[in-house]
Amino acid sequence: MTHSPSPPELRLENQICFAVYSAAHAFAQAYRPWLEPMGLTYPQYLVMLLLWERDGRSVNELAQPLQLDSGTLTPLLKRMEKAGFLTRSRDEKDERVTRIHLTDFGQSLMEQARRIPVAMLCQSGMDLNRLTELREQVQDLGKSLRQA
Amino acid sequence: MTHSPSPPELRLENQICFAVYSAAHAFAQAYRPWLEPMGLTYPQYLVMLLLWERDGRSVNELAQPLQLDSGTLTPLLKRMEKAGFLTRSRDEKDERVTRIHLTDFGQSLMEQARRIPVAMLCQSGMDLNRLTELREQVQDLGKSLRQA
DNA sequence: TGACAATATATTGTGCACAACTTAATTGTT
DNA sequence: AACAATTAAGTTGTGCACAATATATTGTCA
Repeated sequence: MTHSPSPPELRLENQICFAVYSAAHAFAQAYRPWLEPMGLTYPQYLVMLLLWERDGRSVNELAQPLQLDSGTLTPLLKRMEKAGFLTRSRDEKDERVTRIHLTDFGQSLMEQARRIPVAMLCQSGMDLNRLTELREQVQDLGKSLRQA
Repeated sequence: MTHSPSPPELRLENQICFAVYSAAHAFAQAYRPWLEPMGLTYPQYLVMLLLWERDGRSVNELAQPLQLDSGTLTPLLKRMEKAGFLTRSRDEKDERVTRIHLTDFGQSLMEQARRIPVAMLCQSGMDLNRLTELREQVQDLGKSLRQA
């Protein structure tokens, strides 16, 4: 007897999960040339985006929008502190929380980062409207998966 | 002087890269309840999909469709070998290549896996047509990013 | 007030992901 | 045949990602 051939719904190229997984890695690679000169990794860049928008967040106020836990963030933030992007200090009102503040250096990187979005838009090979629509659909998809 | 506020194109919620990154993690989490009973992680499941479709692949014939390198695959395949899903053996014609073959156990898991795609379709909250179209757009996006 | 639950972060251990490098086998050229 | 170039895997080191657990602070309520 021979093996049953794998059905189409089990083929790698038909998996939306893999398309998303693979695109996520492609993004991280595509960002690399812009982030490496700044000394940032891709997840660290995501943290910087949040801090540029609002500084002095707690670990939780980073964890929630990023959908990450302290097990991931704590060592990441320690590396970023060591690299001089930010400082970690105890909140005076509530000694449980750690507050994250950008250093002047970390703050100053925003100017360089401003050029990245346009560059990535070009590399995406899509126009802004299509990309925005795609983003919304992917956000919806993520939301559905998370709450199920 | 005060800090310049971060421009909209640098906000986390407007990044398509983050939407994709976040959805990828959400997928891995959503697959967990189905994969854990089989003893598979999500990346291991991707390898199984390829082997169910065609057994006896070389490491490279896994690496290419997955867009992974041997630095990732070799230890992953060793773990899968240890767990009894597959075997790793030298190709007799070309002693450089390692051939990966499913064990009977590994082959047999396909029956359980057959139920996964429908379950995930439900969790996605989208119909098949919309999901297929979305997959194609995400695949295109990944392709653009990789070649630029 | 004094136990106890809740909250916030940190720690530990495992498994990806990838750059950079190494090792070994094959191919191509002369 | 000799040997450089190529190819295929494997190794090493760093940085995520997350489950499970630990620690410490704050809130609650009997």
